[in-house]
Amino acid sequence: MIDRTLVSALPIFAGMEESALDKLLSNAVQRPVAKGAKVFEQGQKATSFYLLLQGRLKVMQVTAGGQQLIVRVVHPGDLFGFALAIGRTEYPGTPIAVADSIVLAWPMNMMNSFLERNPTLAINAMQMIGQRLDQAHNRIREMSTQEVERRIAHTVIRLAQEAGIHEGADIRIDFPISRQDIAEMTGTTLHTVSRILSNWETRGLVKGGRQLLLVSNLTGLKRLAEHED
Amino acid sequence: MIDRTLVSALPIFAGMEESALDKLLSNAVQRPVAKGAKVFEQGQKATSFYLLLQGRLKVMQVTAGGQQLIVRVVHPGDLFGFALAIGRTEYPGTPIAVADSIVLAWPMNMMNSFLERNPTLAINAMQMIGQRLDQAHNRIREMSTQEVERRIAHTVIRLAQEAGIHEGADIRIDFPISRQDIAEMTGTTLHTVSRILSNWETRGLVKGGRQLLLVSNLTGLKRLAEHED
DNA sequence: CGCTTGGTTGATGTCTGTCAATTTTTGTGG
DNA sequence: CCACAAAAATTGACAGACATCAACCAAGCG
Repeated sequence: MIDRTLVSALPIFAGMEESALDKLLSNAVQRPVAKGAKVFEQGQKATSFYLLLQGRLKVMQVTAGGQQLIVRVVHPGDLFGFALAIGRTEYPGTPIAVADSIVLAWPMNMMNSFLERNPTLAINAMQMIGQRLDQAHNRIREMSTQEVERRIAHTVIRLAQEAGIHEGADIRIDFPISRQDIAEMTGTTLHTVSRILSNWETRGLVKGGRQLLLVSNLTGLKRLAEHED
Repeated sequence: MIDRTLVSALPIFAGMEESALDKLLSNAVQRPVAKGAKVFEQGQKATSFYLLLQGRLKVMQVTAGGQQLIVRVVHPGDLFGFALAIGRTEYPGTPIAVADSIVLAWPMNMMNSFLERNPTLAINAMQMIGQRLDQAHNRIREMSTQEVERRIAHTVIRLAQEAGIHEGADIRIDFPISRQDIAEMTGTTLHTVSRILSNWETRGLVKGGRQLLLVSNLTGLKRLAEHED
């Protein structure tokens, strides 16, 4: 049995009664996922849905043409793999642990019955998905109106806010992330990402390294991202 | 009072009891929207949410830099303007009627109470938003991996499926749509759209015109959209 | 200490956005 | 009902941002 206090503060469970939350947790299974391992694979029948307790995941998709892209990064406290909630029976992507992680899993068929019995949970879930929709629209807007450099700037800022820890004067992205990863998040190539990050480094905006990214000048980066030059 | 039979078949109300649906409808206000008129404007406080009964809307967004894009096309039976469901207090976009339309409006504050009392409705709403999320992800994938011609092909195919009516051997997009509109849906310029559609016309795939689009060869278009050349 | 993975950087080509000019269609007011 | 203006579409010329191709370097790791 998972301790309620571990999860009761999460937005998705906000406003739920303790007994209901306990009931929910009693049906969850805890599972460690080693760095580099997949939680499930794109195209598999969706049998469970998940909550990330600890660690970090990236959700990948491969297109029919074999190209890869990163749909999103899953942070602790995020739900993922709730295919049925969006009317699908198969998982649309593959979550891969980029750091040693722990996930909570529920059988998918529990979802509907639980949502029906807990309207608060249903509303929370709807809002969470809604926020994701909003983020997706932002990304679409960025991709259709902004050139690569600003898209990368936005992505790096987002990462700094969602997964940044202060390290001296810098903000460090708290998981291993490659140029290729950033390219797959912004819809460009690792070459272009590398060039732009190198340029930023000479300008003192960021510090780079192997699977490493530090933001040195967040406001400068924001100016670059927002400003209509 | 709006007649229940007009809306009871809509997916969003699937599984709802008649009495609950009647109660819901008794709080709705019907409102005609003339072609070219806006239902509400981006940035306004979200006071109502809507259902499109008849006609067609395009939802526009303007970026900080003044660029426009079309977030989506609203077809009869679709909900729109449910900002609160996604945790916002202002409308994120502006719906404009591209044909004379009729909408149903509810006060936004009714939403939560109604969802709490109708778990089925909450689940339906969640799934609907989820499907939209899925569509948004598809669009992101297209934008990051495909060149303009294939993106336009996908968009035209989608329009033909969602708003196409057969007209002889052709499929006609059933509302006035300009090259500019298509450009704003695909993240390109009207010039590029014009060039590509002209080319398609010489190849017998589509027929064009002023605010007009007919698909002559859907399978050919699909081959163009799917095929890895 | 070689191999593998990730990163950098240069050269080149091309897609597609920008600028510009022209035509076609539609709507409106005299 | 015609003339004129406004809106939509077409097409060409040109440039620039990025992808692609290619070679080389650095850093973990067995």
